[in-house]
Amino acid sequence: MTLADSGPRSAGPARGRPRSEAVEIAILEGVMKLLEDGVPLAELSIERIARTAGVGKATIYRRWNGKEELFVDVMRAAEPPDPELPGTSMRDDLIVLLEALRRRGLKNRSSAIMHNVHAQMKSSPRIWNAYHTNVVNPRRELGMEVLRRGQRNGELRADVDLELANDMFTGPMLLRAVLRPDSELPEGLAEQIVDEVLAGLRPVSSPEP
Amino acid sequence: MTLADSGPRSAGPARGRPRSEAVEIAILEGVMKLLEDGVPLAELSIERIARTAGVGKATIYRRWNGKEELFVDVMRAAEPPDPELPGTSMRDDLIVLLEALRRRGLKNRSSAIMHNVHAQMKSSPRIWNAYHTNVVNPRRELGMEVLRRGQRNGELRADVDLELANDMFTGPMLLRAVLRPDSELPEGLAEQIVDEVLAGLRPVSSPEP
Amino acid sequence: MTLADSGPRSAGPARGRPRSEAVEIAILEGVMKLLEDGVPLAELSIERIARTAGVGKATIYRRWNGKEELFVDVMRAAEPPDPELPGTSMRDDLIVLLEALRRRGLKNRSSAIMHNVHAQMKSSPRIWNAYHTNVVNPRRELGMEVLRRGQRNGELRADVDLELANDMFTGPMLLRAVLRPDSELPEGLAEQIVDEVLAGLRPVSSPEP
Amino acid sequence: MTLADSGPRSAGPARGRPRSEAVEIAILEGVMKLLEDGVPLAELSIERIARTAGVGKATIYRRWNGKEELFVDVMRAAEPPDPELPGTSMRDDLIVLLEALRRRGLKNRSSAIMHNVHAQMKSSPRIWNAYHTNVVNPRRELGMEVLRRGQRNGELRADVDLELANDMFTGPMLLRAVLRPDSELPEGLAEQIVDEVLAGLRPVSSPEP
DNA sequence: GCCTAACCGAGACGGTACGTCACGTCTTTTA
DNA sequence: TAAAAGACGTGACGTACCGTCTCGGTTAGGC
Repeated sequence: MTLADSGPRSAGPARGRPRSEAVEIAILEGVMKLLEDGVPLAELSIERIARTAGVGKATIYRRWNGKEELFVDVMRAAEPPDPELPGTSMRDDLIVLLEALRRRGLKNRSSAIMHNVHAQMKSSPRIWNAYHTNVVNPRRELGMEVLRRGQRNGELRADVDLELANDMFTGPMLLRAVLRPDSELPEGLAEQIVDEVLAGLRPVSSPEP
Repeated sequence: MTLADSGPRSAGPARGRPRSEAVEIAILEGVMKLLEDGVPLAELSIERIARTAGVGKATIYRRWNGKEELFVDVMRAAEPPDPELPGTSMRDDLIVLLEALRRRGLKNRSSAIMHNVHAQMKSSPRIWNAYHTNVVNPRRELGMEVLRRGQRNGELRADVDLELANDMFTGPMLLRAVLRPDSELPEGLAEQIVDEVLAGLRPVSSPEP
Repeated sequence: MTLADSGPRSAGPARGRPRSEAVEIAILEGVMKLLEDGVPLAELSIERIARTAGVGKATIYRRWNGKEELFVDVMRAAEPPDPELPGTSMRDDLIVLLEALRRRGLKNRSSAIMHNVHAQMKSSPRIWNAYHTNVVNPRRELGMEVLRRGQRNGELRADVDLELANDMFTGPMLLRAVLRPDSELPEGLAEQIVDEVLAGLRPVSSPEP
Repeated sequence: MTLADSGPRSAGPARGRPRSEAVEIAILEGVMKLLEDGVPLAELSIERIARTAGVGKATIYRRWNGKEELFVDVMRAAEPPDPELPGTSMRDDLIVLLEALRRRGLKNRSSAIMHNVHAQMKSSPRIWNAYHTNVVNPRRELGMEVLRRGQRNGELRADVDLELANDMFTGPMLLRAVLRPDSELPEGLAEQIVDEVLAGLRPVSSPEP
């Protein structure tokens, strides 16, 4: 399921030549390839994308309304799958989530894309919203669920603001990954953050049963 | 002290007509005005900036090598002055710092600029660096100094990683201000974050005398 | 048949949207209009031509490589049709040809263009050549043919250098038309020149056998 | 005596630092050098001329009102001296004059300049006039004088229009020199033209008493 | 031996035009 | 009807000159 769609697709049993799905993939893959090849985002024109994918410009505009909309789908395609949660404890789950975040911040496919496409999308509030609805929030909900479970289990104080707590875990990691991309992001960082933050959020006594 | 340069200024006692400082101000003010007027960043062409400031394009290029370099100086000019620290305690200082951060996230002059110019600058690593060196890091050092003082005073555990601690305070606030600009950012947020985070970083016993 | 080209037109059966012929005409007419309106040639920028013709700059550059190339086609379009030769005698034909030349020198559409565009084109040897190949030489060949016929008929001495003879007829007229445009160019000038020059070129006695 | 002059030189006995004559020469020589070096006329900007001559732009504008005015003086400076007339007969004098014209058409200093600067000047009627008044007409008067003398001596029919006769001699030569610069311009051309034209202009019988 | 006005070089200034590139739309042919 | 190709009007890019305007620094008289 993509954002892709601007078509006539009014009703009825689909008249005329159907849209080639292969073309869709060629376009998304083309963008990825360019980004991986180190092409600066500023040089990623629709014209160049079309050339790379061997596709007419109109074919792109038939599917997306502009660069930003296209990028939302690129981001989603580049998004790594949700990490498998062990479920042994809230702490373990949080570490796995933050570890996934840390790995995204390293110099890899997602990172190359994220560090800039992400930025680009902010220019349009409409797109920024679509990106959040389709990519950011689902991922965020995962963390919220973990925290809710932890609160029910007594691993978290009952009076903790879960939204804030979530930001306290992810904030420091994102700060390094996004704003200071050249920073180290060492292997133990996820565990370190979880423990440091958890220290203040645990119930005053008898944390684990 | 600006980034503005690019000049031939090889050496000697300044030959030729000196650059007008008034022009410099007119350009920076022009960009601010456009941003405040709600002009989308994508429509902020050099050509339009020049028109607004009543200035030739070459006059802009004489000072900055491109839009991004110009934006670094715009950001610096828009940056609010460093907040006055009360110095009564680390907690009070941190609250003041975070409160300043919160206020920047609201819909104001700085914010309108920050939310987008900031994004734009990421497209060039060179510029991103200049921005950090000139704007981000000095501000960040302020927080680090507060934490160092707190650690010496015993308000912070001796074994705390100060860099990480700093991220734990600012990360959650920035996460809301930058990535979720439509979020609430309520008045007590700074205090709430400082207390929540501090809870885990304070020495085990007898924090305050 | 125009110079207009520069296109990609590598081979095959014409792919993509074909170039609009109407646009081509609009551009050439636009230049003419501006020149007739008395716009100094120095102010005939491509930008202004495009504005006048209601056309994008790129559309002009797609067809011509620059102002000079465009002007070659303007000159050809402004060129009056070859005059009808009576064929009754070499003298009569020459008078008609020179009369056509004289009329071009007067303040009319062709003239306004010629007096300056002509000059402009000299700046590029490449263009100057194209102009000669496409405009000047065909017209010149007409005169040469008349002289050749006259020589065969005995209206011209057999030992006359025809190239030189041609220059002897057209030279004086052009000298006035091009180099002294404010000169009179009176009505009988063509006949006067032909007779004066012919006086020295006719066979000594018994013109026709 | 130059055109050079736009100065304040309002009245009085010349106050302030007088204009350096060396600078004037440096500028004219600079233009010549550039033209001889094959710099296309279109690339002869005031800026470049100033750079070449090691002179400020204002120093040029203080003397001439623009490129065209400057070029009038360049043309005059490049003009070869009037040829020495033998005075033995009108025919001999004419041959010397036309021979001078022919030599100017060859690839030499004057020619390189003439072929283009000449063209450039046509764009401004004001300059074209100055050029004619200062350069062309004096030279032309020389020929007229020769013809007048010839007519008095009986070497020319009494009813010949001298203006037209002059054009009949110079027209063919200029046509080749200016409009067909790549043409041969062989050594005997001057004599050939004079004799061919003179054939029709001589008195019917008994040319010399 | 100053004073002062005009010169000089350099180069900034507000403009205009250059020739290129990308935008998003349109018009072709071919499938 | 989709698709590739590419022309179209629009407008920004960064550069080069235009002719004017400061700058600091000469360079001559006239006092």
